[in-house]
Amino acid sequence: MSRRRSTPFAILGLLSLRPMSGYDVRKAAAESVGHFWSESYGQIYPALRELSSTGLARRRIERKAGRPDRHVYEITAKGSAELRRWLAEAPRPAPFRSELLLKLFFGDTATAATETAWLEAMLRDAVAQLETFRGIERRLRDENARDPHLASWLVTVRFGVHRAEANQRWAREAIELLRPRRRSR
Amino acid sequence: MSRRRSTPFAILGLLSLRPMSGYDVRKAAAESVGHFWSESYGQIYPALRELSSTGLARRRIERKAGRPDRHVYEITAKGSAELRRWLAEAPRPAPFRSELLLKLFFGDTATAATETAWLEAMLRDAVAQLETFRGIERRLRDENARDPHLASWLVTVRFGVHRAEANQRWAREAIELLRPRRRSR
DNA sequence: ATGAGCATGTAACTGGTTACATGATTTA
DNA sequence: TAAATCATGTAACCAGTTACATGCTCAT
Repeated sequence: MSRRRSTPFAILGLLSLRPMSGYDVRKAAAESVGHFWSESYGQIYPALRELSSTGLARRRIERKAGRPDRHVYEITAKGSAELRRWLAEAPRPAPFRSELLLKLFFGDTATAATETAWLEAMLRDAVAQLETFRGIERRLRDENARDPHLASWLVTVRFGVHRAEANQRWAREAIELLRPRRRSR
Repeated sequence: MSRRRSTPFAILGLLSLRPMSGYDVRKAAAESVGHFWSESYGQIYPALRELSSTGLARRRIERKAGRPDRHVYEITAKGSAELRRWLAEAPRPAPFRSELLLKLFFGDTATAATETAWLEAMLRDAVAQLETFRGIERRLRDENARDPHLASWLVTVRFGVHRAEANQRWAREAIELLRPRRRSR
């Protein structure tokens, strides 16, 4: 069986939280889970069809006058079972590829100024992100204090926190390393 | 002009260090740069052709009796200019997608044991990586003390160090968070 | 009036990996 | 003698994004 494609399962996971339309999935994949996962419509709609044609989800159509129908998908018992099976499989490691590092690697004193500007932007970004994640963490601890999902959710936010901190430290250090130093004549 | 595809430039960057064959590129992209960039043969060979057909690199064939020809590519002046131009363009941000986080997010107390095993593996991994990066850093500082590329190279290794440290901290914390705690009855 | 949000979906493209074909030489 | 390394390359596949088509409603 060993599936490779994770998209349908990612969506199934979202459906396990609550029934959703393709549009909702898109939003969820751009907000909560969006910090470490994303899906585009080109993936979502075909995947939802697939899910319902294999019986892992069922579709219900909500009609409201004067606006487009909502195709709401709900996870089935079979779907939950498949999701659990998938969750138990070891995750494939995320291939890491950074154009920024690549460019820094090939850079030299001539390009240092431009690079420093990128790093400064990145630093600002990391600072903002850190704040966001800390905010999410606080809300989670307050509002979901006794939710059985709390630990799982905290784990993922904490990842964001550590990553943002690391990026911040690194950016500062990198800016320092690239600072032009007068050379001994 | 604004190119999107970075592969040919990544290769051009490698050629700027020294002339290489496709085979060499593969190795470089699995060693030094391999920590933040990778290329497969299916990308490399066509890209090298493209590079030489557009005059950014030139090919020379090395023959040695009893073994396959080496097609060695060397960057041209035009190639260096193009590379510099590309290096000055802002890098596209790397989309981040983690199946691990996704699975952790959808997990619960029932899956915590399996997840902890993954996190422990990850922790071991991060520890090993940290050692590797620190090793590279040391060698770099020793052997390339006065190389004009030193700063650029250090910057990228330091990224690895900070990332590995963050992963380590996070993994420990996550294991702790997932530890089953007896609930008040 | 303009644009954002709601809501469906698809076709074309892109960037990439995997698996294969081929075959000699060196090392364990 | 088996396996790794050297060395070229391609065809098939895969996962994913982008851009488009369509059209109503609500807030500014």
